[in-house]
Amino acid sequence: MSNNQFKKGELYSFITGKASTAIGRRLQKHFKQASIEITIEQWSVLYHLWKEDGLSQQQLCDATFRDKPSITRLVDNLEKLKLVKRNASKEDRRINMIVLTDEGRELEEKCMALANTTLNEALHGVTHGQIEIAKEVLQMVYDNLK
Amino acid sequence: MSNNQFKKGELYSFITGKASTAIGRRLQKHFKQASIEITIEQWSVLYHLWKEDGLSQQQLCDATFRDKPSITRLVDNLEKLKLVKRNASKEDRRINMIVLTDEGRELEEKCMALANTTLNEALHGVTHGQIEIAKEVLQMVYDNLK
DNA sequence: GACATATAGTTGTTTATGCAACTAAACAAA
DNA sequence: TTTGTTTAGTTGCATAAACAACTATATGTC
Repeated sequence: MSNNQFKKGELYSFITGKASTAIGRRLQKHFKQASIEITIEQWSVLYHLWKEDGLSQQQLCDATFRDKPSITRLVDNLEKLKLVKRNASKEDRRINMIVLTDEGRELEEKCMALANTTLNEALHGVTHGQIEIAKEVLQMVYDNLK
Repeated sequence: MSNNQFKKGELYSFITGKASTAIGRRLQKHFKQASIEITIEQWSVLYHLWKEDGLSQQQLCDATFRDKPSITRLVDNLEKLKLVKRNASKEDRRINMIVLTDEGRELEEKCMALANTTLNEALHGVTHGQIEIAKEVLQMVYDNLK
């Protein structure tokens, strides 16, 4: 029962996610133009800390769909950039609470504005209804595979 | 004029492409289960060679949305695996024609079947109409940013 | 309390990405 | 033919991903 509606080239771009790759690159470009020297991967971690500061590395794994070594190294690099700090938890000494520095907090406004700009560029000419359906489909895809 | 229809968390997953990440990981898993020892990135190059053998590295860059160094190294690794070969072009000595080996050609059927299986898993419960709109939106996003 | 197991995080290895700087061949203009 | 420019591909570097193997702490069970 292999009767999905994808022709060959479409199958390719759906699997490889060329649209989201393009969005990521555009966002990265905007960061660079604004002299914000972080990667989109680092942004994706900061994003969750801006929503809720003081997450553990494990919580960041779950939030960003990465494994533990990936988060270890992203946090390493964010620490080098002095944007976050590892605070050992007092209740459970296994846990590092990742907290934003002042410098990390200061990036939020600019970065989120650039993310919104990027999305508006990406969705130029796409109707509200189309966006709603696309979001729904991508969520279903994610749920089907998780 | 920042009035797109994305709430915070949705913005995140649209930009980071968690759906396509999940599809890629699932396909990789299927390859592994079938003892096909290639990465999805390598698959993405083979995919275009299966459609048309003997592409130049530059053509592979355009087809896979990668820069030249990325293709140089993917071809390096595919050559190590003996799935492709670099043939210097006789008309233009700058160009490497990348051609499939017998072994590389043999992978096509299995890999494409696994790609289709993966997509069917991903799209379980999604209607034809929804898929069409999602494809359209992703194509528009890509066109807007390229 | 002691032992097994689960959880949180780190380190090592291979593969891949993007950017900058580079070499070599082709082409175009004088 | 010489000089400058474009095109194709490679190399070096920093960042990141996935997997396996590891350490340290916490927890559950006898």
